[in-house]
Amino acid sequence: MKKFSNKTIARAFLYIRILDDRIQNKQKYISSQELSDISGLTDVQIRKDISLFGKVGKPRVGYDTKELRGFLEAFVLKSTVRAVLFGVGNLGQAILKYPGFQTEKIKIVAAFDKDSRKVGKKINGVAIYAMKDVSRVIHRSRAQIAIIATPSEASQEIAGIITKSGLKGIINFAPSSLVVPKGVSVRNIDLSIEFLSLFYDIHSSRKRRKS
Amino acid sequence: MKKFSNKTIARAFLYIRILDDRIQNKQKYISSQELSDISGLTDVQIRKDISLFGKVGKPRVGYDTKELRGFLEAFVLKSTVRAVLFGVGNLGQAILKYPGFQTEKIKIVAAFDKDSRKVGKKINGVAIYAMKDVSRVIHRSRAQIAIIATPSEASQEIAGIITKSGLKGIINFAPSSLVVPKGVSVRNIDLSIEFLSLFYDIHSSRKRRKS
DNA sequence: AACCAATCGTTACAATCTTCACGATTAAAT
DNA sequence: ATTTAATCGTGAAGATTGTAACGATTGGTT
Ligand SMILES: NC(=O)c1ccc[n+]([C@@H]2O[C@H](COP(=O)([O-])OP(=O)(O)OC[C@H]3O[C@@H](n4cnc5c(N)ncnc54)[C@H](O)[C@@H]3O)[C@@H](O)[C@H]2O)c1
Ligand SMILES: NC(=O)c1ccc[n+]([C@@H]2O[C@H](COP(=O)([O-])OP(=O)(O)OC[C@H]3O[C@@H](n4cnc5c(N)ncnc54)[C@H](O)[C@@H]3O)[C@@H](O)[C@H]2O)c1
Repeated sequence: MKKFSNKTIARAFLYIRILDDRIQNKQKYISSQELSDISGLTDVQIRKDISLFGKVGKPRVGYDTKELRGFLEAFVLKSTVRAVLFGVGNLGQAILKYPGFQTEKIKIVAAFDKDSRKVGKKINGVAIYAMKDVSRVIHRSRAQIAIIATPSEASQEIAGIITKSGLKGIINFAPSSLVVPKGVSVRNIDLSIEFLSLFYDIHSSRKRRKS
Repeated sequence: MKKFSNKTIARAFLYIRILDDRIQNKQKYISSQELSDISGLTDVQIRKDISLFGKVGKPRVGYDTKELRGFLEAFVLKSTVRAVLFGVGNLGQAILKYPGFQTEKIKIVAAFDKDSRKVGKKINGVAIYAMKDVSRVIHRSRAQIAIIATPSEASQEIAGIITKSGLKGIINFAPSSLVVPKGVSVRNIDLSIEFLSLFYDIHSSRKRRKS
């Protein structure tokens, strides 16, 4: 399989989202310039990204919205992403309640918590299981990735449970760095560091480009 | 002021967090190798990052934990980050309840919502105000950055309100790209794209490096 | 005192990512 | 049919980021 960089892939999903919106509005064509205005990226970057996948634009008119969307999806959207969640606390509940994680593209299929008062309940249709059921539930639900929303003290242990269950992708919200076997991908979403580095940004540079 | 890349700065905050932990445990010295094991970054990268700020390590022993922390903080931590939150929904409430955002380093000082049933309440000590009070409250609380946790339809309008109030930094959780005046920095935290691109990762590459 | 082993700091190198410059293409206008 | 202007696609240049190699330093050991 051909390799595209993470950054290109992330932007491709952004293009798809924009295209979905425009298709909804019955817009037939979109130019790299218009995509640039909407996304904040440069038009060249957009054309370059798209051209990595193949030639699909029409000179003088731009890209056919539906065609481009189908084109990009064929490369990046393999199937529905099925995720399980660890830690049904404040953040975990917000995630469970988010409609955007119960779509055809992304679906949270189960949640786990060590707190027995939460086990057995359902949030937004997603059942909360005890930790002893992890392996069974993951296999039965054919989950592909896991979300860690437990306290950071527990995150490494849970990462171990996740990888032992065979999952190859982890989104980690805990402010900790996980050690995982080779072949497992981890995305750390570290909000404190986002806040702090944004603040640094503001104070260090007075002349800045866009986002 | 000297310029360090965003990535270096983000890593510096990570180093500080690790150092805080080690200082708590009375550890006097730490080597780039040990920092590497903990963080998942390479030892070379760590030494390089630190050396950009200056010479502080001791050959043969490593870095003095307290000294290094003080050193890094002097460069990156200007003062407490004071943030305001827009949208006290599922995600917004999780953020308000998070103790990590009520520390000396990061403090959420006010929240806003258009829902009058939420206005007037307090969550974790943070008062929720009506939208008409934005400007006044932002100035009085001397907030420096804003968090957008409203539906994406409202995000652009709110970004306008934020920048009109003089804030120069925005953390945006809505799946939308904001248009902001020059000089304003935006960090988009787009969880759906994180999920999707992680999933792509898993399926495209079978031989991968660490996180 | 001399040596050794661990560790830092730095310069050179490599890889990745973005921007630039410009030719190719095509719809529309005349 | 020719011209024109908008737009795409892309190789080359440039910028940024990460890696490697290795000398410099120093605490401990013999
Ligand atoms: N809430 C936020 O806005 C926010 C922001 C940044 C980072 N985080 C991080 O996200 C994580 C979750 O935050 P939160 O605010 O939801 O915390 P929380 O305390 O509200 O919830 C944690 C949940 O994890 C469960 N849990 C604890 N140990 C467990 C274990 N070993 N196995 C299974 N479940 C376990 C608890 O029962 C609880 O339900 C934390 O690591 C936190 O640092 C949260
Ligand atoms: N919850 C999640 O896990 C999650 C995940 C990814 C992205 N997001 C994004 O984060 C944002 C918030 O998500 P949520 O789940 O908290 O949504 P939510 O619907 O629970 O909360 C939205 C809040 O914003 C308030 N609001 C709406 N319009 C407003 C306006 N014009 N001015 C002020 N306040 C306004 C509402 O009253 C409500 O309290 C959304 O853009 C969502 O797409 C959320």
